[in-house]
Amino acid sequence: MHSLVEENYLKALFALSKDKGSVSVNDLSKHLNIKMPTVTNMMKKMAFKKLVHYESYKPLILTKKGKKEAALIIRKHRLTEMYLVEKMGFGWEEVHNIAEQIEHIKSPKLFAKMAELLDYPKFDPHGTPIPDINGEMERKAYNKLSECKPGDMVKMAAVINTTDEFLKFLNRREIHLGLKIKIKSVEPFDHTMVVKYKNHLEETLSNTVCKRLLVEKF
Amino acid sequence: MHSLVEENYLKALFALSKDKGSVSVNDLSKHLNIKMPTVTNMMKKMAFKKLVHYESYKPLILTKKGKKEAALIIRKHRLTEMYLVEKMGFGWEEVHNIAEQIEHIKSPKLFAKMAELLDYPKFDPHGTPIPDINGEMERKAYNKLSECKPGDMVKMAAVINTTDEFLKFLNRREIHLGLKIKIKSVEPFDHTMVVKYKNHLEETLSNTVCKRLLVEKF
DNA sequence: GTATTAAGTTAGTCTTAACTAACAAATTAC
DNA sequence: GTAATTTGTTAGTTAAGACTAACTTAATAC
Repeated sequence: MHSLVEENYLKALFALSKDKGSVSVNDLSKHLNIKMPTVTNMMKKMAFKKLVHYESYKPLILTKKGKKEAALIIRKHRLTEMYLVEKMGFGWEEVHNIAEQIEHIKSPKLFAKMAELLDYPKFDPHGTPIPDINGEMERKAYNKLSECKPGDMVKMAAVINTTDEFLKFLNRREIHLGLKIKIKSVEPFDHTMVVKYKNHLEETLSNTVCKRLLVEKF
Repeated sequence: MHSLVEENYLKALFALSKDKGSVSVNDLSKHLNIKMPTVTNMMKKMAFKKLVHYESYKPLILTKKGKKEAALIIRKHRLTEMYLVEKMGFGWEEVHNIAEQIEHIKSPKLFAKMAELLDYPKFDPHGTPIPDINGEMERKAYNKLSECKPGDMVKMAAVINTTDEFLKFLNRREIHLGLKIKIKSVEPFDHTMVVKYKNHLEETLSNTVCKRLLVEKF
């Protein structure tokens, strides 16, 4: 099996390569807060283990094996978050750090049990898909709230680029998954949106915020 | 905070010093499967951190601080075991390895929540006491089954020196915590006991087994 | 009470995963 | 298209935590 450290590199590679498919040593270094030479060394080691394709001065690309292993760690992370929220009563914003640790636990049974108790969920409490036991994940076509038009009725489906700060912001405004939101108007100048939901009849959300909220139209 | 490795040394020291109050380098070395020179080195490091009293060629004794920190790790271990059994439906014999890993998770909140959901238990599923948040534990005066007399009615309260093998042995005979047992007779020669419980009307238990079963008389 | 054995220590090595300093390649700037 | 900047690599160091080999102290044997 892989060390906790390797698992973190895998996870970071997976997360960073979501868009471009590849990652630079520099990106990875910044994301993990680890200096570049260390990252280079680690990439060589992980290339030897066939987890990543590595060539000097070329972008880093996860191998199929690496991608699968990363997905399985992410599966453990998201199942844990889900379990903590649904079964233990934790708040949305408290679970990340705990899951960050529990994701490294070696016990297929533990995570199988969580999945079972949660009824084999396909999405975590942040609305992000949970990879299945084979590392495959379902992907629903979500829209960014920022791309919706006035008059649209949408349902909160996921949050991207989450930070503690951001989750607290959402909590303060009582914005949570599943929430139905109506778009009242969009300011053409800075794309600020005025929306309505529950007992918030006129809430203003900056474009920065709207770009981070994924919604389902209906 | 302490490293995972130090935590394991603390736990081992605590466990081994239960009877004598002190532990030899050799005992610790065997128990952890780590060679003696490594243990010596680690003891010096931990002495510097005021976790253990160390002097060359003298037995190892946990400091008050060391004892407390060990108890807190054991608290996390036992709460986890209890949680896995009671809330997730794991079997008695499956939980040790998982708890061995989860006990190192840094999240007071997680364990506080487990304790809350379990209604602040004082004993774990093996019947052993769970230290409280200050590292103190309740100790009930249990008797070894081997010390009971024919005619005694007892209730299974704890198991000591548990191993996988032993737990499986108990499972096979349907011996579990809370079980009421009546002692029918004791063989004076080798102290083998014949006992009765549930639908086992005449089960024979060796002295080796009886010495490992703690019971409450009633 | 010396000899033998067991337990403990010292010194030096290894691996993992981090670091800095210095250099090399690639990119961007103009 | 060369200079400056950014990115990446090489080489060498460090700390933690393991190891072996060799030596010393303590315990036990008779």
